[in-house]
Amino acid sequence: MSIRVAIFDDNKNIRNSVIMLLNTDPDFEVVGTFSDAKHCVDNVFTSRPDVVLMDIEMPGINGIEAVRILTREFPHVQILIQTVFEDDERVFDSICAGAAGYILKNQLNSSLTDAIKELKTGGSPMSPSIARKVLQLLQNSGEKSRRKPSEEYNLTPREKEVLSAIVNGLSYKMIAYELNISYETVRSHIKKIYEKLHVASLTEVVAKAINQNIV
Amino acid sequence: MSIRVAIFDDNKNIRNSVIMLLNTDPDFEVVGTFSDAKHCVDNVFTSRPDVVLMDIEMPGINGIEAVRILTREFPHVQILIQTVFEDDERVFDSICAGAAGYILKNQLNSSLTDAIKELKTGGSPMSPSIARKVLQLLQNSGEKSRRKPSEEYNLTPREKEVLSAIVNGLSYKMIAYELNISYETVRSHIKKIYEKLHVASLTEVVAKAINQNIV
DNA sequence: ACTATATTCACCACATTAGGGGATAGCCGT
DNA sequence: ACGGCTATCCCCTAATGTGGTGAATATAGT
Repeated sequence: MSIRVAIFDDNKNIRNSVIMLLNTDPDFEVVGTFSDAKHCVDNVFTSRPDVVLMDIEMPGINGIEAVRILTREFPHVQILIQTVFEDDERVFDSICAGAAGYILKNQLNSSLTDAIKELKTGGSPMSPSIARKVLQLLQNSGEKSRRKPSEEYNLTPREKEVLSAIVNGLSYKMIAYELNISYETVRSHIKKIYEKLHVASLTEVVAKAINQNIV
Repeated sequence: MSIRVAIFDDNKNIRNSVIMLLNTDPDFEVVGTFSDAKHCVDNVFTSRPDVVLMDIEMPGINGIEAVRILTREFPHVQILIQTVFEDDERVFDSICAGAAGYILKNQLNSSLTDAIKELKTGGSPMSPSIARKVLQLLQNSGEKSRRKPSEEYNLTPREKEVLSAIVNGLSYKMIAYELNISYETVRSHIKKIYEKLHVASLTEVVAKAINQNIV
C-alpha cells in the first residue's frame, strides 16, 4: 500500500518539485498540496494523509503552530518538518509540538523519499546537524533536571572562591583586593581553573560554572 | 586524513568484526581496542582517537559512566554508543552523559562506517528507532520545563545572535567570522548589549544572559 | 622523610577587550 | 520628508586578560 502524503509549503516551486519527486516512486501518493496552514485541520481531514510535509515559514498560521494543532487532532499522522531553519528555538519548538522528523531543505532530493519511508517504520529522520542539536537540547534538559550533577571538577576551596567572584563579574584586580591576595595569585588560580574546566576564556568559565552550577 | 577510531567492547568477536570492517576503508584507522573501560582515560589519552565506539554492557566500569568521564576529560572526542539496548533509560542516560550518536548493533555493518563519518561532519547518527525515542524524550522534558518569558531587554535579533555567540565562548574575532561582519561591528553590537543589560564586562553579560534565560 | 597539593607571588610578551569618539546606509512609521 | 532605529564600519588609547616559565611556603598523606 502506498504512503499518502500531504504537502504544506508556500513556495510553489518547492511544492511542484516535491510532487514530481514523489511521483517517480510508486510507493508514494500525493493526496494534497497546500500553500498555507489556515485550514490544515480540514485539509488533513479530507485528504487523510499518512505523512504531512510541513514548512515552517508560511503566511497566516505558523508551521510549528500547525504541527501542534495537527498532532492534537490527528495523533496518528506523522509530520515531517522541512525547512531552511536550524536555530535551536525552532527545532526545539517543532519537536515539542509533535513533529516526527526534521530535515533541512538544502539536502532534500536524495533523502526526502528515504525520510518519509523511515517515518512509516517508526523512525525519526533528521538532518545530521539537526540530530546533533537535538542531542544537545536533550543534554541540557537532562542536566538541568538533575540537581546534584554539580560535577566536581576537583576545584580547591580557593579556586571556588575565585570562580565565584568571576561569575559575579569581578575583574582580576577586584578579586585580588577582595581576597587580599596579589593580582598574580588570582591569575594562577584562574589558570588552574581553566585547566580543570577545560576552557580557554573567562566567558566559557562563566557559562560552564552557571550551567553546571558549580557556584 | 584518516579518522582515528578507538573501540571499547567486551565481546572479542564484535571487536574483531568491527576492526575488519573499518580496515576495509582507508578513511579509518583503528588506534586502539579495549575490552573494558577501566583505564579509558589513559587509553584515550595515549591512542588519541577522533571517535570512540562504546559498548554499554561491560565488566568493571559501565559504558555510560565511561562516556561521562571521557566527555569531561576529552570534550573534543566524539563518542558513538553501539549496543543492543534501546530502553528509554539507557538511551537517555547515554545522551546526557555526552554521547554524540547511538546506533543499535543489529544494523551495524552497512551503517557503522557512515555513522562514524557523519560524526566528523558534525552530525549525530542514530538508529531510526533511537531517533524516535530521543524526540519523545525531548517532547516530555519540553512540556515539563516550559521556559518563561524572562525579562526582555529589547535586544535586536542581531544583538541576540552576538550574545548567543558570546555565551558559547566565542571571541570577537570568531564572532565576526561566524556572522560575516567586521570585528568593529561586533564591538558595536556588544557595546549596545552592555548598555541594554547594564553591565560592563563579558563575564557579566554571560552570567546575566544565562541566569535570565535570554539566550 | 618524601611526595603531592594548595596557595602564594613574580616577570615577560602578546592578545583581547573596554571606552571614547564618529560615520554611512537602509528601513519603518507618522 | 523627517526622526528613530538597526546594522554596518572605522580610529585611537587604556585597561584587562592569556600563555609560558619559575618558584617559595605550608600542609597533608603515605
